Amino acid sequence: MNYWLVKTEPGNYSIQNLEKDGTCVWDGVRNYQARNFLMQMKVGDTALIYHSVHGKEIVGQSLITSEYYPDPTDESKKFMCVDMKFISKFTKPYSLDMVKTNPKLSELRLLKQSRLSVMPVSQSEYDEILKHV
DNA sequence: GCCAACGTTGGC
DNA sequence: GCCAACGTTGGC
Repeated sequence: MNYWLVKTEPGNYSIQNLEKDGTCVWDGVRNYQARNFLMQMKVGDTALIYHSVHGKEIVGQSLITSEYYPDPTDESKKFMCVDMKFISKFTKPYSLDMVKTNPKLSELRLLKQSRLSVMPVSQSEYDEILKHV
């Protein structure tokens, strides 16, 4: 069981969209490091959903429901996607500012690699975030 | 294989 | 809207 954080621009696809859809294909990743993390995802893992640009907060979580497979939106056939299912939308989103000021979250890759869109999160970090949402 | 040029992301 | 950071592309 592993924990992840995935980023999305809510103008493109938001937690509200995922809540309404129930499930989605997490496609569109076009970065090798992010792809490599996607390829490590297993069915049953959970992912925090982060709204970048407009929001800058962790807004909910999803359940990974498939292993990786070729991203149908990628004509080069180099990139992968996974399926995921809505779990919850947080009543109190966990903001980027809260991440920055919480010493327990100082190692989150979100802070160090601001452009990485799929990243692993440790269980203790995941639990720390869930305590406050 | 290096690296300059370029494009994109995302915080501010 | 700006721009720093960073990933990718392509000429050499």
